[in-house]
Amino acid sequence: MPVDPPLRADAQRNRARILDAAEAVFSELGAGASTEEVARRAGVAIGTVFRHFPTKDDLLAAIMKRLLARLAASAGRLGGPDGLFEFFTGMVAEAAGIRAVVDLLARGGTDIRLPDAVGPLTAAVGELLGQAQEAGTVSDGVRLPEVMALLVSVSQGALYGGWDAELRTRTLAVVFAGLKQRS
Amino acid sequence: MPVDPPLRADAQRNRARILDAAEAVFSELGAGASTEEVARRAGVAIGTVFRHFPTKDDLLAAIMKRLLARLAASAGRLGGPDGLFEFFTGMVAEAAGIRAVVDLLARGGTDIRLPDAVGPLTAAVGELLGQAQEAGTVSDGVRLPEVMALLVSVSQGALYGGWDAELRTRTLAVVFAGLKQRS
DNA sequence: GGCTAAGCTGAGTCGGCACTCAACTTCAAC
DNA sequence: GTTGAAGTTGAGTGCCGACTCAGCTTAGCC
Repeated sequence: MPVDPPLRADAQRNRARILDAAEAVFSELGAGASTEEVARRAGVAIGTVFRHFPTKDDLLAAIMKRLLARLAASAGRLGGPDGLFEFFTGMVAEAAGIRAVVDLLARGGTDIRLPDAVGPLTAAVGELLGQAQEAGTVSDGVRLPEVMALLVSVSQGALYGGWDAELRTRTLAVVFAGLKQRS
Repeated sequence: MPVDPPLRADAQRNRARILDAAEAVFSELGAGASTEEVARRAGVAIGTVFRHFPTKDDLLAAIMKRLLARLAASAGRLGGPDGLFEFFTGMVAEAAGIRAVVDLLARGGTDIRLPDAVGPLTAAVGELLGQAQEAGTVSDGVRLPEVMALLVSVSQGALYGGWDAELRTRTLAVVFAGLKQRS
């Protein structure tokens, strides 16, 4: 298969700027933010954005991939009996800062091929789950799908519900108790 | 304060049709569906929709109120030690059928004054929570806000995540265990 | 330095949607 | 039945956002 030629230096620079701007814009304003706004924030013309990412979905898919990879990496850095709880807490607390991820993870978004991008995150969380179960802090009856489901649901709830710190703590306390005790 | 005069018979009929159509359309397509589509489904001209509901948000607010009242009523019909769990399970299972509610409950939506409309639902769930705690099926440490938060989050997760019956069951098992055992 | 393909620009096109309004229709009070 | 106010109609308006493209600029190879 043909490999596309390397980008010119200026094009590489612009591509990076666009991705950074898109991440900021979509995280703040959600996936509904306009491409125009991304271009403005990146300091390029709108045509340039579309040269690098032919459709808005392509752009969303690209930043999702980056964001998910980053989340997976931070999950990978944790471990031990409470690693899963720590990751869970962190993701929920920062839900607002990663609005785009939560947004798109939740709804099939704008029809992005997520599975591949989500894979690493799922794998990292699976690792944390395994460790927690080995340590006995999470019941053996719990499996990965429901952990991911809860992770996404609660993050999304926190984001859109604008939960304060106390509500986050209390809600997570219920979820964590459930993970420990599930019959 | 002035009371608006009673509607003419045909206007009443149209108003009801519009509400029914809006409920169907927004439940199927989400809050993003067009007013045009609502008018088509109701069998009236678009101008008629806007005569009854000056803005799209007014229309959304109206059906939200109906839907929430209906949910509150169904919660009111339940009771006993497992009433809360039953209501929870039912709402999550039907999340897809009430897409509009979940949609708008979650995000402040299109800026609708929800508090008033949500009140009755919260009260009904509070009643179920009280009964469950009296019966000992839910820990006394649990309070209403986190129950509502979980209810909304998990419903939304199920809706957008397209959870199958098994995932719903497994996820709810974790939540219910948490409600029982919360330290 | 000269050249050219790669890349950039931004005004413009297109489609979709919330909302308007002048002309027309219908209910209901008498 | 007549009448007028209430209600309906649907083509039209305005706005916004995704996407295009002809003309211009520039990186980078000789």
